[in-house]
Amino acid sequence: MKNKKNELTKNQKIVLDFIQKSNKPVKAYSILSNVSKKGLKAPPQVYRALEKLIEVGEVHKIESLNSFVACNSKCIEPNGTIFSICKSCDQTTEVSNADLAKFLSDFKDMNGTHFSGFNL
Amino acid sequence: MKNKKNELTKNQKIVLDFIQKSNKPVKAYSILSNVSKKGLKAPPQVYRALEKLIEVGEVHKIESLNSFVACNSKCIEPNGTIFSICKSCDQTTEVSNADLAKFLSDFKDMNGTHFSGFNL
DNA sequence: GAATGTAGTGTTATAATATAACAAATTATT
DNA sequence: AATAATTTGTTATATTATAACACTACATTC
Repeated sequence: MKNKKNELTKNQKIVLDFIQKSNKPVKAYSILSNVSKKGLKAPPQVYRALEKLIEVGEVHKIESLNSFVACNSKCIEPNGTIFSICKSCDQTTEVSNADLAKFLSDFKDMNGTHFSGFNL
Repeated sequence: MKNKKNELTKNQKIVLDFIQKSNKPVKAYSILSNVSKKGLKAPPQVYRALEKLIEVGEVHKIESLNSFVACNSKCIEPNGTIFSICKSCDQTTEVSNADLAKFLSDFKDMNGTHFSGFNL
């Protein structure tokens, strides 16, 4: 059966808690070494938690940094989120913006075809 | 001294040629195995060529796929390029668009700060 | 409350992606 | 030719991510 309460599990809470406290994108193996004292000792435990946290929208993966950051916009505009990433320190700012969502959903490619199902 | 003719080197040409013929994003180790008959036998040779090709704008890295694709827009709008990526087959469409460039350069974050120096 | 099913967890091993470090060869400049 | 700089070749290793399987905990059904 499904998790009736729709709650995060123990490992998911541990990983999310660490990411949220970090206030910037963190790498999977950095998460691992920082939560090892809480019992997560191998990569799959971290990656499984991350997969779920991304799925439920609590975490974003910053692909260009191979890093993970807590969602701070509640993904109010789930198709209108971009990240501004400092080239020196990798600090990021999440920008969730209705204008961007509208721009992208209105966007057509050279053939006049609308995009759909953005993963931003 | 700098390369007077501003030409690509042998390895860079080999790698670019393969990427262009592929017509879709290709992974570094796939490039490696496909150009090994031309003499490139180790990852650094491919990654060095890729680094240069990206620098001169001939190739883009698709971070979410860990893959590389030839630029097909001549980067006429270097700050207004996005990729539409098929979730089934990973075929991509490069979209270089002045409207997008303008939208992004006009974009302000929650503090009213303009972005700058996009890496898209 | 024992049997069954499922989600979650733990663990080992390994796959896939990328770079450091250094040596040798090539090419350009003096 | 001697020098300097770039490019290439090579080995080893670092970093990021997943496969596979065993075990645990807990809920549901009988």
